Amino acid sequence: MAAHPASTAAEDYLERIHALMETKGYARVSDIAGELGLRPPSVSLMVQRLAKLGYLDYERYRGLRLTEEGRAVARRIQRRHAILERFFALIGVRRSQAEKDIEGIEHHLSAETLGRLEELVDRLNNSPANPSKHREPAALQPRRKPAKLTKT
Amino acid sequence: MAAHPASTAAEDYLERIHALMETKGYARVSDIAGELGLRPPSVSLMVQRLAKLGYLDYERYRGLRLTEEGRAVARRIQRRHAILERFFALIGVRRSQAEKDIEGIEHHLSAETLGRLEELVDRLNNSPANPSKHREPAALQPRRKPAKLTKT
DNA sequence: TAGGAATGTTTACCAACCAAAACATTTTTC
DNA sequence: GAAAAATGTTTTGGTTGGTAAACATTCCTA
Repeated sequence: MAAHPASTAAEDYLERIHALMETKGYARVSDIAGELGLRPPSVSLMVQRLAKLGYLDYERYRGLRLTEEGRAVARRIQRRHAILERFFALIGVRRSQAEKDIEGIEHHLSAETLGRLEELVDRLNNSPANPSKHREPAALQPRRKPAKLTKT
Repeated sequence: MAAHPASTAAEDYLERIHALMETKGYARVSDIAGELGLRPPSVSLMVQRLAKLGYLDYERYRGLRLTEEGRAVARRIQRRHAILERFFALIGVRRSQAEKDIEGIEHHLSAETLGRLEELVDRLNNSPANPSKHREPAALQPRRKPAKLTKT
């Protein structure tokens, strides 16, 4: 049970590291820095902190890898992110703006709220009450999997 | 368009100060500290920072008052907050939890997203988009008379 | 394989915010 | 109109998380 949610910054790192691992198979310090718009020294320090917290295995100069716990946390974060993406698409926020907003809020939403959001998305997607006066239908959005979001 | 606010912390201060002004007619350092769960020294420093930024008039030991710009920013913040409260209530998040979540996310939502949220709330509520404003009666006089700023 | 290029790390520092303790001022009370 | 109480401010210091510059290591290539 990953009791430690870590800071919002730490969550950003874990999220990106996990994404990099999935798409490229590895995550170098400079990759992470590039993704987050930060400088290598910042990443180096945070990586060491995350290692100390048990979220990843780290060897000086040699790279890093998420631990099982780190992966679990990252998956939870990405699930959250996916719910928010679906919600923002549903209500018609432009994708570029949605990304910015989501980045800001994703670390501050409780499980309860996320559950309600998910219900809402599902409900509105299954009802024709979706007004088509707005562009950006949800169908345009995901290059991601439509997300069934099974537990764990 | 005032060159947008300051930090998220600054927005919290402005929001509470404005609310105190409305309900009590004044906002002392200790009042603000109490509302925000902070200590007076923190408030004292931030108040000076906000004064320097032009959001309020401040006189050492004598009190503070929002400037027109400060009031404008605070109103925007509170309107945001109100939209979020209605939205969270609508989707069924318990009020206590909603407050916590809103506190976390309110500083990170764009005008676009807030507009969409407002539309959604109105649509699902099947009610017009104008909240009837009624002011709370100010009561609870302070044991200490609130200092007045020397003119403007 | 030597040495420069690329990458990673350490060091030293900065900025925002918060708080405890010490100090200052104002208000209240006797 | 003191003295005491309440309130406000400054000083000092901690935490987090960022950067530039200097340093270290690894990679790569001539």
